Amino acid sequence: MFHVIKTEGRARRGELQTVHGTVQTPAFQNVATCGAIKGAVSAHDLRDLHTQVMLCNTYHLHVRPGDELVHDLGGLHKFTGWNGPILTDSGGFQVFSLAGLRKIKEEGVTFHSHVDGRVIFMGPEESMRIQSNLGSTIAMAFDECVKNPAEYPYARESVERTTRWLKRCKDEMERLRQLPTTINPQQMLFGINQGATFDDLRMEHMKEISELDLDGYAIGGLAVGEPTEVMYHVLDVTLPFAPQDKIRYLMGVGTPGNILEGVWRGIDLFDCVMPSRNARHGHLFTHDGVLNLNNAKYTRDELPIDPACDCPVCRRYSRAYLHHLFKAGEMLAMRLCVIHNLYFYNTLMEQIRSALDEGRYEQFCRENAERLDTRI
RNA sequence: GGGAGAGUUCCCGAGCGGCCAAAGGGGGCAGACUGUAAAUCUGUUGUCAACGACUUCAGUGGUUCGAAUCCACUCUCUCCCA
Repeated sequence: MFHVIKTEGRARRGELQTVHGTVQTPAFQNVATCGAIKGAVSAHDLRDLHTQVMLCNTYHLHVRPGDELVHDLGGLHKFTGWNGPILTDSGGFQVFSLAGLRKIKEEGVTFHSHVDGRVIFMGPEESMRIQSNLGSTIAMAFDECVKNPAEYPYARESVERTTRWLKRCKDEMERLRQLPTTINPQQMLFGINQGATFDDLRMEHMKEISELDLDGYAIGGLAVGEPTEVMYHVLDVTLPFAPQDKIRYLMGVGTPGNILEGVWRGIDLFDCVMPSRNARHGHLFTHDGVLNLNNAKYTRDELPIDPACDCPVCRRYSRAYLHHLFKAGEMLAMRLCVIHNLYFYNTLMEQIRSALDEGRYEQFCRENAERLDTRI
């Protein structure tokens, strides 16, 4: 299902074959938590934005409209109109981000819905059943994402629980794939490495889950407040213990610079809300760095967002116009900026793949990693 | 012509003797955002040689230790009756 085409140092150029199409890696998934990219960008828009994978969230879709409804309507692909690969996140991150509204036990987690406050229980089996109902291409294991810096004893306890949960996820997924009513009998399952910023926990955990022969391996619990150098260090110590022949996914990351550095350390897959969320707030990514279109200095700027970009927005609209749309509160401002940022991320991945294909990734990374994250 | 009411910092709008450079909105300026409780959140918004000083609450003059707040007159606006 996954194979590495070429390597440069630890960086990998690869391909992931799925029932919904082949993903060229390194790849960036576009986040559509509730089944839609926030900012009024539709599934058919994504085809023009070089999107490869859409990411949706188990917890959010379970709360609304309900995974059984989605199942009855034919699954997430039919429901959203996106027929490419879809990865569903397990809801594990919500255990972390909805802290205060939750209670964690061995069986699973009790949440309060952020929508209507009702009590929701989710454990490994529930998460797998929901993701099976959604019929995504790739399901993520139900994990516990621990906040940094965590107390060591708690981090260890949490990692051990995450491993036990992973085994339960695997068993349940195997059972669900056999059911006659299942939408995607070839649904893949990725495990998630945890361990906060403790080298020994990270390494031990990765070794342990590597033996489970999963379809892919994710690194979770990073970019949650720790310094960037710490995140890179965790990748450096953890990835050597991940299977070489399986795809590796760095969850929730990140800035363009983070992605370049992640690829350099051996990551194949990313996702992040940053391009879409920041776009809605007027922050745009360009080949020269990051700019804030709300700034007064763009009032009369006739250049496109990024003169080096050929996205549908940069081909047609000026910074001055988009600045005006933001000031006027027009929703078109968000839509156009989300389109640009996603296109920027997706085509950045294409540039990364080309650099790997041509054996010049190290240079590409060195020239761009810092500059792309700099404010202009 | 007679009667009633109102004029506050960029705008709207609180304040009605000291804790007022003046609540709260809006607007402006800037910042944050990393498996999305996020079209959100935060800071700032009279001037200056700036832990202090100075000029502001229509204008002028007064009362008071002290006035955006009280009094007198002037100007402007709104409403009602002729």
